[in-house]
This record gives sequence, structure tokens and C-alpha cells, in this order.
Amino acid sequence: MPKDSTLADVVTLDRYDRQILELLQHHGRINNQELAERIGLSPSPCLRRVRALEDSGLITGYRALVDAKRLGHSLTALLHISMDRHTPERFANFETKVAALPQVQECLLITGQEADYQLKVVVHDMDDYQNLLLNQITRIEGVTGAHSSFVLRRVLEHRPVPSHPDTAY
Amino acid sequence: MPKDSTLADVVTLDRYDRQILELLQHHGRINNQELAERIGLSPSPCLRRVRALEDSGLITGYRALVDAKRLGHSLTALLHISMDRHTPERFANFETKVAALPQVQECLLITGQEADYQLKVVVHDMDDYQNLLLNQITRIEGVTGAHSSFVLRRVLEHRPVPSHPDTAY
DNA sequence: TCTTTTTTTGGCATATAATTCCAATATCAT
DNA sequence: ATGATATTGGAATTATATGCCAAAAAAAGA
Repeated sequence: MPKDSTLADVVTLDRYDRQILELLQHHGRINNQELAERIGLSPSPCLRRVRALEDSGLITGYRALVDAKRLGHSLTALLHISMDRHTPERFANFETKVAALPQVQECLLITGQEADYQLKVVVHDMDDYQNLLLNQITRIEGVTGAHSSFVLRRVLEHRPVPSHPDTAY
Repeated sequence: MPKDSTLADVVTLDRYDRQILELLQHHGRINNQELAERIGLSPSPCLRRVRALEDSGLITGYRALVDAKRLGHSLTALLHISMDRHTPERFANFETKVAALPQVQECLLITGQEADYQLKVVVHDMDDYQNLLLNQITRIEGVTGAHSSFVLRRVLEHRPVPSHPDTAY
């Protein structure tokens, strides 16, 4: 009989799995042969492990990263949104409306007296930002407040999730 | 003679390039044959375009996404940090120290009276968070304030950067 | 509009990589 | 130590990537 487990169980990983996760988080399109070589395993078990990590849901997908500025999106902003009432309907409606805006890169439901959501948005310039904010976001039902911060510089981004238990302090 | 251009020029893309960017931002590890088929081009020009997008710096890399919770990082927090003085040395030192913390997923220098930096961190639990905050982050020279928000739910994450000009409002 | 020039494509040949299978090895529990 | 279980490595096969070039398309010029 298998040990107690749920679908969302925290998995146990050995050094190979950790190395695979580490490498794929940096080089998501590395080929299996090179991945195998780098972790010190032959290609077939390496590929099996990658598939297992994908099938287990530990690896949830792969993404290409694109330079937003080169695409003409010079301005990135963090938007803190407050809602009037904290009902499921309000939230569901807000989330649907926000999901329809392509400028929204991220939407997090957060704790805090100052805001219920944090959005990360990319736009071409301040005019576009103003339009987005005034004509789209603040018009969503239930939105009572919005506070903007602008990203001056991306110091760190897309860093790998630590694949081993945090070390002691 | 080539037209005026700088390294960071905003590039012009046709529908194929846009489709490639769109698909690779969703399926970063799709193979070239399927990518070609999906955008309606044969494999060789498709691959040439992908390479061109990579070489031009528009595609800056590829990442595997991993489920932080499954790795035991149950708590994600947004940390707003204020600094005492806004000197390059202060900032450089802070950024170096923060880059050495594996729990830090993102660090943005932002505008706003309330904070200079926003960090996104992942930890196992509240105890770990407390340790990180009190023993690591607030001890960095120049840090005068820290305000925490916790991520209750990730509504939207890792969304593709729009690859065509924003539509009119 | 027609012609010339330039760019891009599609298909083929070749090189490289992924995938499957199984015997051999290593690991684990007793 | 011993048997049971899981994992590996290598070979054969299948699939994919890559480089090349003639043909098609697009752009520029007359």
C-alpha cells in the first residue's frame, strides 16, 4: 500500500531532480542531451525524470521571456486596487474583467488594509497608462481605489524557486 | 545604408513573428515542427525566425515554471522596502544582499513615497518569513522600513506581453 | 504597370536529438 | 547477506533540427 499522499503532496527530490529543476528554470529550452550531460546522467533517465516532473505537476509549463521594452511597452506599473465589498461576486467579476486586458501581466489577490489586488501592467507610455487606469480599470464595478507605482528598474526577475529546503538561519 | 537604428530599437514584426512570440510565451518548449505547423509556415523559415527573434534580443530566454507550493514554499509575500538615503552605494549594496537570498523571486526598484523596492519572496511558512524579514532583510544597511502583503491567490501570472500595438480606447 | 532587385519561402539531404526497450546495476528493506 | 524494487545506460529506432539552394513572393525602381 502506498504511503499517505494527496495530489498536492510536497514531493521528495534527489540531487538529480533538483539539478534538473535548477537548469530548466534558467534554460527552459535546453535539449535533453545537454541537460543529461550537465547533471551527470545519461539521456534516457534524464528524460524520464523531466517527464516525471512534468507529469507530477511540479513543472507546470515553459515560457519564452520577451523584452517588453523592445515590443514598445516602455512603462511597467504596479497597481494596487481596493474593492468596496469583499464578496465572491465582486471578486469574480473583477478578475474576469482584468483577465480581458492584455496589458495585465499579473494579478494577485493580497492581504492588507490598503489594497485587495496588485496588478502588474505594461503599457507604451503614460498616456496609455492613464487610459488603462481611467477608462478600464477604475470603471470595473466595485473598484473604489487605485494606487500606482512605476517600475524604475527590474533588479531581479524570474528567479528560480529554491528546490531544496531553506537552510537554517 | 541602413536606416537609423539603435541596439534597443523597437522592432517591426509581421504576423508570423507575433504568432511565434505568442506561442512561445505559452508553450516555451514546443518543437519547431509543431510551431511551424501552428503558425502556418514550413519548418525552416519558422526556425530562422525564432533564431532571429532570439538573436535580436526580443526573446531573452526560456524558463520552466515550477509549482512553488509543491516544493514546500507555501507562503508568497510582497515586501515593500524603504531606504534611508537614495545614494547609488546604498542601492547597490541592498541589491547585492538581496540577490544572495534564494527566497527572493523578484526585486523591483519602484516610485512612490511609501517604498523604494518591492520584493516578491517565497518561504515555507510564517516562521521562515519572520526569520527572513527580521534576520536578513531588515538588517541590510539603509533599510528603514518594511511593509508586508501576503499573496492569498495568484489570479493571473506569467501572461504574455502583447506583441502588437495596444488597440485604441 | 512592367521590370529588376531583394527578401523570404519550401523542400530536400544531412546531422542531431528524442524515445523506446531491455539487460545490467544500484538501492532499499528485511 | 539476500531478495525485492527501482533506476540506470546503451543500442536501435523514430522524430526533429539544421543548412543549402532553387523557386516564389515582396519590394523597389523605371
